[in-house]
Amino acid sequence: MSSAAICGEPYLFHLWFSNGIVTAEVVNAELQTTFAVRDYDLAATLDSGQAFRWQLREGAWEGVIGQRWVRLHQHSAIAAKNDRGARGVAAGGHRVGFGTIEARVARPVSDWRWLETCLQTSVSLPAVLAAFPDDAPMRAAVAACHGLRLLRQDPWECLASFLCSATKQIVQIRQIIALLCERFGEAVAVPHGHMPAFTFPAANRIAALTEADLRTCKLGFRAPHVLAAARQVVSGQLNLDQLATLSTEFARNELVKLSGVGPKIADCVLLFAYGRQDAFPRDVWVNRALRELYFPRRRPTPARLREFARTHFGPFAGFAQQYLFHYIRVHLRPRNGQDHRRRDAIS
DNA sequence: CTCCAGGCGCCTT
DNA sequence: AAGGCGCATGGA
Repeated sequence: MSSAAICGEPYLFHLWFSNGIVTAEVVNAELQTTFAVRDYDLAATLDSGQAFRWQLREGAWEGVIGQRWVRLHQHSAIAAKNDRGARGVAAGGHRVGFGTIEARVARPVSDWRWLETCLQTSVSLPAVLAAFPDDAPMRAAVAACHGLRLLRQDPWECLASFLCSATKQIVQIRQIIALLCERFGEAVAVPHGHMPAFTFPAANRIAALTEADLRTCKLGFRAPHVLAAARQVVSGQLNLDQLATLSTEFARNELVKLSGVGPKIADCVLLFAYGRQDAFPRDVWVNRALRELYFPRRRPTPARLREFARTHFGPFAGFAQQYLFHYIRVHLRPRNGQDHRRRDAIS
């Protein structure tokens, strides 16, 4: 039996050749779909250090989710008019609150929930922002990064990725993960003529490698951590599915048992993969944001800073953390001369 | 050359 | 509890 597919709009026709009989069925599978979104800044979201595999190419964001290659393109009414890309800013400086995200894949799909889940397009941002503390730093961060969202990522990919993140710049993390995928992931279907794309290597694939294999991907001292985590997942000693059933505190306790996973990486996984929005990863940037924005020239003790982070930001603390991270990293503190992204606050 | 990068683990006060 | 240091690697 063989099959051929002819893509039309909006339906896909599958032709089946079997025992000399040709049958055709119309299935509701498509190569593309459109999400209507409000308060969604796709570029900021995909480029805010929570995921490391999205690449901007010819105005669209390309990535791999699970086994699927995806290209995303955001349209907003204002952006189309003044060519400011997906991050439209209306006259007067207010970001447009609506628009669409067009998604294209390489093989037809009939169910787009996987993408809706990843992008969290059903989340109402105003409800989240309304729960943020009403103070000057949060207002500034929200004004500067309006539309920034949290993604929902695969737990294994998220855990392995952040195990690679220790003492690395984001560009370096991206490079390490790209190497891991090229060398040890599986090729996925891409549009004709497109450069190849790969899955993130599954835990059982990594578990079968050696530390030296991983070091060829420039993991350095992180290699044994990634290897050990993969082997614990394969052995069942770490059950990533079961973590979803635990309280945030218990799940965190399980994660920090892993070599190379401390409170920061554990909270990244809890926030970005398990949707625990009370998790509040504190890295050097967020600590800097907390000190400079909330304790200017006051030098809080680490215990005080920890207590503040734990109590100040409310039920969506993790969301607030992402705003602070993106705000101080992109809008307040360019780190080197080639990064001229500093701009005045949106007035 | 130096210093630092979405940390962690282990050591010492 | 708080601070120091090594760990690979690459870029400024």
